[in-house]
Order: sequence, then C-alpha cells, then structure tokens
Amino acid sequence: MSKELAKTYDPKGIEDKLYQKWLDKNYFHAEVDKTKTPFTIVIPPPNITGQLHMGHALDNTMQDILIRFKRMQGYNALWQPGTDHASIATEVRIIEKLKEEGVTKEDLGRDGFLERAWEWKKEYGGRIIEQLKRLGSSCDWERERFTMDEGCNKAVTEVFCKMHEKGWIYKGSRIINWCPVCNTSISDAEVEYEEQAGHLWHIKYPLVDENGEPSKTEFLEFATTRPETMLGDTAVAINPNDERYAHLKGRQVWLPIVNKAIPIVEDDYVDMEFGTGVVKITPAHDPNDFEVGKRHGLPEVNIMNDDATINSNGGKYEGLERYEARKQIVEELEKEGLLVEIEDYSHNVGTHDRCGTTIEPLIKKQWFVKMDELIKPAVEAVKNGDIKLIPERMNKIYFNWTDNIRDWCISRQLWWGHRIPAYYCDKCGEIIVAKEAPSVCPKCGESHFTQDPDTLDTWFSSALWPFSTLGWPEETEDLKYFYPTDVLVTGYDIIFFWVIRMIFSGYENMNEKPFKTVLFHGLVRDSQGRKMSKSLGNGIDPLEIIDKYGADALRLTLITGNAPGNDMRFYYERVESNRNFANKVWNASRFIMMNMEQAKEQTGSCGWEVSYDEIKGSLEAVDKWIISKLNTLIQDVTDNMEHFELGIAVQKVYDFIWDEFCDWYIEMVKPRLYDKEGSDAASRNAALWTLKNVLIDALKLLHPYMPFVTEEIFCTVQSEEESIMVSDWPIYIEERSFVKEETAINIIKEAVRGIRNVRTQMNVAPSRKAAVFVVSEKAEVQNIFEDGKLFFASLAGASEVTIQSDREGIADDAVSVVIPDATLYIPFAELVDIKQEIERLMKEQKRLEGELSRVNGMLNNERFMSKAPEAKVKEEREKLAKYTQMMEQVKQRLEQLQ
RNA sequence: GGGAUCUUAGCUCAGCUGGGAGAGCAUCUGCCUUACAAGCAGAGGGUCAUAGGUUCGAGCCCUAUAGGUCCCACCA
Repeated sequence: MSKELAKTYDPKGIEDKLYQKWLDKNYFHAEVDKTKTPFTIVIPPPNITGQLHMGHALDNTMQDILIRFKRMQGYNALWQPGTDHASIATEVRIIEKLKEEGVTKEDLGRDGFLERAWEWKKEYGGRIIEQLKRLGSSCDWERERFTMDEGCNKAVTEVFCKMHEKGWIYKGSRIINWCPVCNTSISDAEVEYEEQAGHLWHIKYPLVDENGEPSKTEFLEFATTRPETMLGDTAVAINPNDERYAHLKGRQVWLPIVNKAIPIVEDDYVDMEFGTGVVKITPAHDPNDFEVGKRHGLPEVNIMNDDATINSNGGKYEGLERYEARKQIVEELEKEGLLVEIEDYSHNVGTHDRCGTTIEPLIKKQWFVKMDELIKPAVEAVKNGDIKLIPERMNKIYFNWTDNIRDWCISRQLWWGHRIPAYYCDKCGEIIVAKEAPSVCPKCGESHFTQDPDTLDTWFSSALWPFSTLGWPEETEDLKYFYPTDVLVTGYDIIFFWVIRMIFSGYENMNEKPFKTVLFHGLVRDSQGRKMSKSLGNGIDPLEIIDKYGADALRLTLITGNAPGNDMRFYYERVESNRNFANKVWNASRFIMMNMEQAKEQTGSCGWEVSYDEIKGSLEAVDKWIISKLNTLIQDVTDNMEHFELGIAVQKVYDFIWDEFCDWYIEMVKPRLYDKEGSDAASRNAALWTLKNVLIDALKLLHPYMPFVTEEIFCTVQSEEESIMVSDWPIYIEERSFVKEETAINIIKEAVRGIRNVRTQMNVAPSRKAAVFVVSEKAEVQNIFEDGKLFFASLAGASEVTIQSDREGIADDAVSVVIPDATLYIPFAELVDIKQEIERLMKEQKRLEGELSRVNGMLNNERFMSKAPEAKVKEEREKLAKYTQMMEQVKQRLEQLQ
C-alpha cells in the first residue's frame, strides 16, 4: 500500500498487465461445481475473417458486464468463447486473395483450396480473439471453440442425419435464390431487398388465331420489369373474374422470338387492378410464377446458366449476359411492333446481402429444412415466456418471421464449410445420408460413392452453438450443468439468421431452450447517425479508442445512455468524458490512500482496518449519510442489473461516485483529515474507515463496467495478491440505512448551496471568508448545524459559524438565505445593496408562491383528496408545511428590510 | 401493403409499473481552494412533435395527424 500513484490515470500498460494477471490466476475459467449455481453465456462467435468493430465491442462489453457481475455475486460464471468459420464470407475473402496471386479456386481444386482456407483460419482466426482480450473480455479461453472443429462437425453431422431420418431435411427441386457472382444458392434470410429505379416494359403478345398462327390484329398487353425472362414464358395469366378477358378463356397467345404458342391460364394471383390485369408467367425464374406454374401444370423452362447468362433455351441469345439480353430482346420486340411503352418504375430488387449482386430466382435441386413442425416449440417458448426477449417488442418481430416461415435452403455451392453427409451411389444414384461414407449400396450392392459436393449454410452450425460448444452430442457433465445457458446477447439484426434457429435447434436436439433470456442491442452508428461501413470509411476502430482512452472509457461509452435494442451514435466527446470519469475515480482513490498513509505515519497504526461493528460507534452523521446512500445504491444497481438495465445501473454508480462521494463526502471530511493536532483521532479514523470502505464497494459496483481501473485501484488499496473481479458483490444491509442522517445532511447541503449561490451572485471572491449565522428556533436543526459546523464552515466559505435561535446581534443589512426551518445570515462588512437584496427575496417569494399554489391546488381538490393514495397526500401536506414556513421567513425578512 | 420505433435543453440521448423535467457535451461567470484544470463552484437554456381523450393527476396510457428511422412482404 505504499505505492505512489500517478496524478492522472494512464491505462496504457496497466490494462495488459492486469489482463495477464487474470489469465495467470485462471479467474476466467469455470468448471462444473455442483455446490454453485451456474451462469452461462455463449459468445456470438465472431467470423474468423473479422476485425473487431464497434458492434463486437458493444456486444462483448455487455456480455462481460453480465458475466463479471454474476461471478462476483457468487455464481459459477461461464463465458463460452469461440469463432465462426463463416463459410461464404470467408470463402469470398480467400478467393479475393487468390485472385491477387492470379489463382482461382478451381485451379487449386477442392482439397488445395481447403488447405489454403485452414491456413487462413490459422493466421486470422486468432486475431479477433486477441482483440476481444484488449476489451477486457473475461471469456474462459481454455474452452475456445470453432464451428468447424471436431466436436462441432460431429454435432452438425448428427443433426443432419437425425433430421433427415425424421424427414425434416429433404432434397428437393424448388425455386431458390441464386447469387450468380458467389455461384451459390442462398436462403431467404440472406436476400436483401433494395429499392431500385428501373423500368416497366409494356409488351403485347399476339393471340393465336384459329389457324394456330399469331394474329395480326388481336393482342394481349401486359407489363414486366424483366423482359428477358420472356424466353422462359410458358403462359400468360388473367384473373378468372376479369370480365375484360372473359372471351379469351381457353385461348392461347403467341410467344414472340421463341415462336411458340402458350396458354392463357386463369389464376387468382393476378391483380385485376394492376396494369392491364395480365401477367406473363415464367415459372423457372420467378417465385410467384413458379407457384402459378405448379397450379396449372406448366412446363418450367430454365433459360439461364449459373452465371446469369442465357443458356441454349434462349436460342440466338444464348451466351449473352442477362442485362445485355434484356436490351437486345427489347430492341427486337420493338422492331416487331410488340413494345407498347417503356415506363419509369421504381421497384424492390432482391440482392445478396454479402456481395450486393441482384439475385436470380432459379429452380435447383437443393437441401431444405422443413420448418412447419420444427418452429412450433420455438414459437411456444416465446409466447409463454419460457424465453424472454428484451426489449419485449422483439417478440412481434420474432412472430412476424415465425408466422410466415418457409423451408430453409441449407445447401451451398461452396467448399469452405460442413460438407453435406449425403452419398450418391455411383451406379444407381441412390442417396444415402449417413455419418460415415457407406461401404455398400443397399439398393444395388455397388461400393463406389460420391459425396454431395455442397456444404451447409454457415448458420446451420451456429444454430447448434449453445450445446455443441458444451460437448453435445456427447452427454457431457458440462452440458448437463451449464445448459440451458442464461443469457444470449446479440444485435437485433441477426434475430432471423441466428436467434430463431438456435431456439428451434435447442428444442429439437436438447429438448430444452438454449437460453432463458435474449438481450438485444442495436447498431453503433457514427456521430451523424450513419451505419459504420467500409465503403463510407466512417468506421471507428475500437482498438484505436482503447489505445487512446483505455478500454474502460470505451466500455462505459458503449453502455451509458443506451437502452436495449436501440441504436446509438458514437461520439469521441463521450469517450473523453468517460476517460475523465476513470481519472476522477483514480484521483479520489489517490486522495484516500494519501490520507491513510499520512495517518499511519502519524499514529503508527491503521485504526480504520476494523469491522463495521467496531467502528459504528464512532461514525458521524456525514459518515452515516454516505454509507446510507451507498446502501441504497447497492440495492438499486443490483436490481437494475438483474433486470438487464445496464445503462441505468452504471449511470447511478457514476452519479454516486462523482456527485455524492467526491463532490460532497470527500469535501465534508477534509477538515477531519487535516486535523493536524490529532485532537480527535477517533473522528479522523471514522472518516478514513468510511472513505475506504465506501470506495471499495463503489469500485465493486463499477467493476463490471470498468474492470481495469477498478482492479488497479483495488489492488493498490488492498493488496496485489487480491482481485476485485473475484471479490464479493456488495449487498444491501438494512442496518446501514440512516434516514435521520440523510435528512440532516440534506439540510446542510441545501444551506451550503444557498450560501454559495448568494456569494456568486454578489461577486464575493472565493478566497474571502465571511461569518455565517444560522438562525433557527428548532433545537434539532440547531443540533444538525452544531454537529456539522466544521465542514459546513469549510464548504460555505465561512470564517465562523454562529448558531442561535433569533437574529439578535445580526446586522440589518446582512444577506439572508432561507432554507426549511432556518434562515442563514451573512453580514458582510461593506454595505450590501438593499434594493438588490429585496429583489432577490421577492424572487424567492414568487417561487414559493408558485409552489404553494400548486400544493394547495392539489390539497383543496376534493377528488384528489379522495382518490389519491394516502402516501401522496401526506407527502403534499408535508410540502405545504415546509413551504408555508419558508414563506413566513421570507416575508419576515422582507419586512425587516423595508 | 403490414408492422415496429422515434419525435424531451443548442447537439446526442436517459427517463424502468403515470405523482413536482435529467445526464454528457456545448454556452456564460468566477476559481491553478494542499485528490483531480481530464478539475471545482455557480448560471442560463425545455407549453417533453401536433390535436383530442382517459385520469384527482400524463413526457409516460388510448386515438388521430405530421415528420424521421428501421424491419417484413412484395403487384407482374
């Protein structure tokens, strides 16, 4: 405890040192311990390609706060970390890198590519972990997992085979979203709709006449946003109730360019109000048309290759890129006189969320997860509150998705990921889904098989994360003990991708929810409210902030003033002010330690190193006041944190430390500490005891939010060997609630504020001390000031404080301050401007009049009196008494002056 | 088209179940007071988007309107 502390807190060096200490002491590690209650959080695994960004910083800060809080509360807290292989994101990055080397993934071949991918993982997978450590994340790193490690692979295969057996995973030919750039199918969730300016081409097809030839006079007009798909048209549709086209029922139209007759079908899907009420039907390239086609048994003509060029079904347009084909087809239609009009039209276009490419709906054979049964328990769980979403409004978003859920396309034409455990018999094509490659075909006896080349959607494995990381499918002790986990902290942007899928996977495989609560946060935006993005270049690197201001300041910035699920803006000024707060805490501690050392030097003992019971007899009113305040704070903060109101909780700690503890309490006890003669050692000792113990508890409350500065101080005050992170969370103690002392100190605070206020108004130099008279008829008020005389004088800039029951001997022109049950007088030597003084008092009178009329208004309202709760009425009565009494004092004083 | 959410001090936002409007930053004034100028003391600044309603009482609950943000669906 003899360590000298620097004047300003510099997190550099300290943070790394403390983190290393925590690691060395193995504080982050959790093991099954049946004597303790577990508290578990699984990390949303960051992508191995990832760099720590503000979203991660926020997400992980929240988790760390909860974990540290629960750990201190005595729970067996496990924060399970790991990383995600992020199949498509990573594969894209690797391909980019290969491109720089002039190599394609095909050049390398599947095995060669995967080798490169694992190298990539080795190189970058650890980077994000190191960055999480800089934040202070207290993850159990011994348990670090990866979505493609052996255990997760096993879990994936297990689930796939099991669900296939149940018939919930199937292979089917359906219309899917195809990304022609990434060359893979994607799920509905990965399609992002984007409003784009486009055109609506009004086109007409000739009707087929009785000779089976295109009519030269009869046409059917319609509009389309994608004219090139006409190559794959297999019908046009009208609404069965549309009288305008009643005569066309059963007839055909002539498909130009392709030159064939196609039927006119009737379908309710057609909106009579829109356009001409006629729709061209391209079952192979539009999800709605696909459905119409199915209903009417229409052929599906695929006109596109995987790279979105036209295939041989497009006749002479074969090989053209889709937009070029569009251009040329429109030209040809125009030449034929079949183009009626081109209208500007803005519409939503589906794009791939990874690369922004316009997706192409295509019919392909893919693997799907059947959702209708699977989703049921997931819906029920949220409905009946078994799983709680915070904020609650997320429920609606959740149900909106579950109510309209469609089967999940899980196969991807990628190499980096979990390969689908389906094997095709080389001879008869039989599909065998199994954990291991089969040796003999059960159908034909063949022994050669080819494994499905596709991999699984990356979210398939992350859906299993809460239990795969705990050892599933093995029935491990960890799994039994730590599952279900307690809280999942994540952004609302991945509720569909991940949260829902974890929930139904949990119920399906574990027969139990994966977590009890989901705590959502929003996006961290830049100071102008824009999304941080690479293309805008407005991203703020959390590591730079940590370097400059410290991890604590960053963490506090991300947590304060932010409610669950709400987006927030990032301001440097806020980081700076939070850095200042760290410094404030640092300096308060420095002050306390300096005084403890001094006292020790002078008295040779640490009289404050005793229990509460031993010291309580010597505690003074101010000590009890701050202890009582702390006691309430402990209760409030704990309550807020248990309800996941992290921002509210830390705001209270911040206010307590800065406003109450530093600005008031420390200032109040200074005279006792500076008592050089040692005339009252017991008083000084009680102050030191209170300073130290209140500080320690406040630091504990702050620790989850600002782990580093609190630990550094704690170790300096206590000992290097101890750690605040494994200390006990403070608890509310009934006995330490002091109502009387709180009231007393509030009166003195009001007096101090009143005097300071008057002094400023009158331009009295702070160095100039003046005598202060406290006039009160009430003995208890006199006692309050008598007890607090010493610090009251120092805070109010008084040279001397005189307490009396009347204004005997006080100059008429003394400045006065009215507080409840007392009037304070400051007789300045020079003449006080009486006029100004009267003005000031009249202003006060007016204010009191306002208060009185409000209170009287309520108390004279019969309906208020009969309906308002008793406590409220009592409260207002007390106010009435207080203001009446103050008003009297003001009036008296005015009379004296006039 | 359906839904969510926001509109509170100059800026960014808190305000949890309805009971006298808060913070940070910014602004103004005075202070290098032996923990801290990354600080201390004091001050100014808000008909809580608008209009109704419920209530003894509304920033908070209900309805409508305007504007902003977002999500979902998607009409060719």
